[in-house]
Formats: sequence, structure tokens, C-alpha cells
Amino acid sequence: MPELLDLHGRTSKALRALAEAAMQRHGLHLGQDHLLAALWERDGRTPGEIAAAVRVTTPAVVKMAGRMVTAGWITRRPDERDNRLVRLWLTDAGQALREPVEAARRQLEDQVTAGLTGDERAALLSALTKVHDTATALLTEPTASTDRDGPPLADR
Amino acid sequence: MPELLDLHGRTSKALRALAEAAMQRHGLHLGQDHLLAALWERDGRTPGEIAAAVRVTTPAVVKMAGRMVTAGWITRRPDERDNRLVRLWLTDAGQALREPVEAARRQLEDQVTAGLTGDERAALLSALTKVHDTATALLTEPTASTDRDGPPLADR
DNA sequence: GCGATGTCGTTAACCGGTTATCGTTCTGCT
DNA sequence: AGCAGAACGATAACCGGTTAACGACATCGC
Repeated sequence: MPELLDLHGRTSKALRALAEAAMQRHGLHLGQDHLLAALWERDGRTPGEIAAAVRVTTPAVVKMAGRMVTAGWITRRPDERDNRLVRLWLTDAGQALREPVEAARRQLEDQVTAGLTGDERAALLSALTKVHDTATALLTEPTASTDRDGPPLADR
Repeated sequence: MPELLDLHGRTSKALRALAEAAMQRHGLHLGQDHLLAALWERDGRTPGEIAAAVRVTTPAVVKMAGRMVTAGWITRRPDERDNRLVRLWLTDAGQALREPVEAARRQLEDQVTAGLTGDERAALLSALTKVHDTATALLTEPTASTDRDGPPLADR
């Protein structure tokens, strides 16, 4: 098992578990915070816009949004001018989640990086950015071993 | 959105998409290669043993194994001595996947780290190991903000 | 104005994950 | 031998993801 892929995967799983626990304290599933963050940034986005911002597919957003409408954090309304479009809007409860959820994410970031010096953190960000950019480029270019394009850019 | 968590998450999604594409060329879903790897290492393991080795839950292994039995890569047989136990065994087809799948993972590792110098790679592994160890420790210790223990160690 | 094409959300089916629950079997103690 | 507790896998329900397909609506070109 290749070293970086293994370590990155294990770290990802651990970080996700921590983030899941942190979000759960606010009644959220991991991932819902990303959808909310997109609306905190600009309320009234369409599922397609959110999907692009969060780097998932539209059906993923639609399904998640359905549960979040039920939970009372967002509402769904058709666009006034284009009947194909639906727009998602934060409720007061959804707005109220912003400060505690962002604080929880910041706290988690501080906790997991507490063991790094400033230089180590900078080197980690720099190297990880290179890996991310390389991986992203591989995803968007046709591969020599197949006839079809790679899958679309995946980001989370 | 905190910087390292965001970058790590985006990188994780990109790497997983690449790995998924690579596994798909062999008919595998991402994750199934981990289960196979556990059996390549020691054939005849129980779902619980595989779950522990791969750091997921037993139901996850049971469900995945069901599909892999159907696909013809593994078979399931009861243990000879303990009727509670089931053991999963590689088929010839499952064995035959080892070399190409391991080669694909190694190739992917080489590709995504191609942009790093030796020092950068070493620094990345070192810092990421620290983050992983910190996150893992946070997962296994009771948190001051809640009464219950954190979720079990998550690894993938 | 009309038809072809593009855009959008919705739905279904699939996937790997999780927790909770249950029935069966095993182990250890009396 | 009998019982209580532990261990195990199976199942259900839930979750966030994916791809494929479809109907409705909008846009574009003739």
C-alpha cells in the first residue's frame, strides 16, 4: 500500500470522524455544513450553484437539501423568472447555526494542527497544495491509458 | 473555512476520485481494494478481522463482501470450529487482481507526488503523520465538552 | 413562430459508510 | 449442567456520495 495515499486516507478518515462529531453537536451531518456555508456566503443559490461551489453533484445537493428543509434550516422556492430553477434560502435557524458551526470548524483546525511548528504547517500546506493541484490536473485531462476523459473535478 | 481542513478535504476528494477511476478499470469500487488487500495479506479472515484491519465497521465489510461474492472475487464459508464465525476466502479471480491493483495504486502514488522534491515529500509525510496522530488521539480520548467518549478510531 | 438544442431539477439505482438491534453460538463461572 | 455474559455476523435504517435518465422550461437559429 503506497505510503502517502495510505497516510492521507487514514488522516482523512480521522479528520472526517472528528468533524462529524463536531457537526453532530449542532444536529448536522457532515457535509450539510458545506451546503450551509455556501448559503451563508450567498443566500438563495440554486442546487446547481451550490453543487458547483461545494464540488459535488446536483442530485447530492438536492437530496441533502431535502433533509435540511425538513430539519428547518433552509426553505426551497422557485425562481421568479425561470421556472426551471429552484432557490434555497436560509431560515433563521439556518442563519443562527453560522457562528457556532464556524467556531467549531476553527477549533478543530487549531486542535489538529497544534502539534506542528509554523514551518511544518507552511511546508504541509505547500506540499499538499502541490499534490492537490497535480491530482486535479490528472482528473481534468484525458488519460493516455483510456479513451475517455477522466471524471470531472472532484473537490470537497 | 479553515485552511488545512479545507485543503485536506479537497485533496482527499480528488485523490479518491483518481483512485476510484483506477479501481474501476479492474471492475472494483473504491474500498473493495482495501478488503482484497486484507485478504491478500492473510486469506480466510473473518469480517470482524477485516473490519479491524481496514478500520471500518463489520456491517460495512459484510455488505461489501456480499457484492464481492456475487462478483466472484471471494467466497464465504463458515469456520470449522466456531459456528459464529464466517471466513472470507479469495477466489482465483480475486488472487489474480492483486498484481494489477497494487501496480495501479503504486502508479497513482507516483503520479500525485511527481511534483514534490524528496525533501518536500519527507516534510509532508512527517507533518501529515503528526496531524494523523493528533486526530487519532482526539478521537480516542474523552472530550471535555461532552460526557461521552469520542467515536472509535477511524482509519481508511 | 417553430423546431432543435441546451439547461435545470428530480428521481431511481447504485455505492461505501455509520449506528442500533437481534438471534445464534461460545465461554466462563457456579 | 445451567445460566449469564460476551462474541459474532446479519439486517435494517440512516447518511452523503455517484451516474443515468427523464420531463419541463428556456434559448437559439431559421
